[in-house]
Amino acid sequence: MIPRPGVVALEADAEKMRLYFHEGKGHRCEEHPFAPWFISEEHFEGAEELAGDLPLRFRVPGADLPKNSAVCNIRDKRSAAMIDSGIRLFGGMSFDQLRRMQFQVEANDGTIEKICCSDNAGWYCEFTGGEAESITGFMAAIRERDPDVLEGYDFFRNDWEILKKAAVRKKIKLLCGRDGSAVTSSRSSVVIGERRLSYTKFECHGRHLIDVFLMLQLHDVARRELESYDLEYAVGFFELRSERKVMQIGELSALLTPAYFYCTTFIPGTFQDVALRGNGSKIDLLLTGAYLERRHSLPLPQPPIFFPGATSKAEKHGIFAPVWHCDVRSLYPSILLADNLSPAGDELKIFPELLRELRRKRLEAKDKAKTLSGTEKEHWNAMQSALKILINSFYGYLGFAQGSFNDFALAAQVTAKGREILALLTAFLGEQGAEIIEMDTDGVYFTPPKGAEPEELESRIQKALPEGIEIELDALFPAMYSYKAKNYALLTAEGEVKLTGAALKSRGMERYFRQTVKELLRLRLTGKESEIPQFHDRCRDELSSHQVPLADLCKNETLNDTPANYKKKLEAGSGRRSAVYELLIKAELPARVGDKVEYYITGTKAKVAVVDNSKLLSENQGERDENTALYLAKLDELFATFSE
DNA sequence: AGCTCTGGCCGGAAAT
DNA sequence: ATTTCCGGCCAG
Repeated sequence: MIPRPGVVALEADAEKMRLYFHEGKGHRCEEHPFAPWFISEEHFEGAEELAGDLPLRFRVPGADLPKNSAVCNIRDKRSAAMIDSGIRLFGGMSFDQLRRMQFQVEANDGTIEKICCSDNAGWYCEFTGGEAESITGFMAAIRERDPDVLEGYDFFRNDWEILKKAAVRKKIKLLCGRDGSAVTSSRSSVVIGERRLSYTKFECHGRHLIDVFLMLQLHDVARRELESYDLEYAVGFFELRSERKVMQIGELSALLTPAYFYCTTFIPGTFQDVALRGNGSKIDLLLTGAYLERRHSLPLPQPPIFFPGATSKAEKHGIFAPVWHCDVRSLYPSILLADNLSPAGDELKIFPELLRELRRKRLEAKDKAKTLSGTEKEHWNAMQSALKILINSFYGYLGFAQGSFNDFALAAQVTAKGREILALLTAFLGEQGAEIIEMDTDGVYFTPPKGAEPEELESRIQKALPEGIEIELDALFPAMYSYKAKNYALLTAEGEVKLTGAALKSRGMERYFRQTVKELLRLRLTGKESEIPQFHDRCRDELSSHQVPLADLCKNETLNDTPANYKKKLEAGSGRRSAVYELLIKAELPARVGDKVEYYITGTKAKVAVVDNSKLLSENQGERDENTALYLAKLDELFATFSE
């Protein structure tokens, strides 16, 4: 194993691998021998037999994958070369040492008018003067500035496509690679929460292409706080300071990509891959990489079997005060580590070893973040948050259909143990005289026993739980409203109302009703219930007199499909009619997966079929044709639901 | 080509 | 008119 710090890119082909390092303002390239391989279940000419008796036990030299034979998930030559050499990217580097260049193509009817570029050294440039001139200027800038990373906003679906077409038209090649090669493209897809987005993946030799638009959506899967994925909206949301769009892209990227940068330092994959691949497949890379480094055979993924998950339940409904919250610190990883559990195929027991190592790394990073300041603090914070996500995905990996080491029985064992621990926790609290209100997976909200002290109660709960399971009585709230499982509102000590759950704060919900629910619950949580009727009347007036902005009455939906595909599904008899798609088709508006669509309901009767009585907000010309009867009925229903 | 998991609530279309 | 089913969104 050769530890090589400072490798900013690695490329591999059928004969060799190339390592790229910074040197002065440019780079230095090293060539090393490399022979590609694949891991197969079947013996092929020249295959090496790996240790152990697991099914994938032949390491076959060659670059061409065989058909009709099970092979290991690692198929990328760069990953293979990293596993062979032990090299990982960005070793010993911090994020700000990365050379990042942003660009944006401005086009009119597909014709390039301008290409704007900037980089993280503060450089800015515009290329104009016709398509060919713009592109050649842009390519020259890439050669001169020699970035490791090219960043853009939705550039896989827009800028790169425009560049590609223009390059064909002008008969020039997009020579952006560090070896002077042209960019390549292929169909790919990325999973963003419950959506799968197909896109054309562009690749550039020796550089990493990062689409900040995708980074933003990935970020929001966990946070769920953005109302739009427009750059303009993101700039406001994150309070970015740059004026120019390209610089905003760079600023946003600096917020969203450091976690992936640090992951790349220990995962055998490129920055571009690490940024877009899911956590399950990243863990798979780590595990299979560790096995192949040791020249050990690999198991095959087992077909999925359903397994039960966590307990979640609202025991009580209504207003409670005060309310405390207690939870188990990283429940699933703790269960895995407490009993040193490993999946069935893991002969070398790498799974628990890796999990323990990543946890150790994370605690170290957290400590460093605490003692340091400025960019160093940010660096270690990004590191620890990247590790947290990965650590939490170990359990999910066990149930991952494509995971080489998946083990559904073990996944079931982990969740069963989790349910047991939560039951112990709630039973103990009950015995102490606490009233359990709401519980979910690893935590519980309860009204404290009479005269209880948080710290003292915390240590007593801790003693009632098994070894290796740490609890935290981490929050005290003046009041709580429990609606249903996974749906509640909390009043914080600072007087803020925090909503949790789709029923209370779904982004699909009309903004006006979201605000109304929050205000209504604020009144209830602060003991101002007598003001509710007044508030209700005021809302009715606002709706009746059309004072509510139309945008606030719109439903918001994110497209998980294209209108064309929706149509196809309907014609094929699968799928059902849906207002958003019908509206888009009727309006002949181009729409892509991930687009957010706003529409409101028209008509005059409170009971109408939405699919035939709605209108896109974008089609509204200022007229007020919303279905006031329906919105009033919705309002009354909302007050009825949340007032008792 | 690539995809972590299950549990839960809601609204609206389709089925009854 | 009522029930069932599904897609969308969210919790952890």
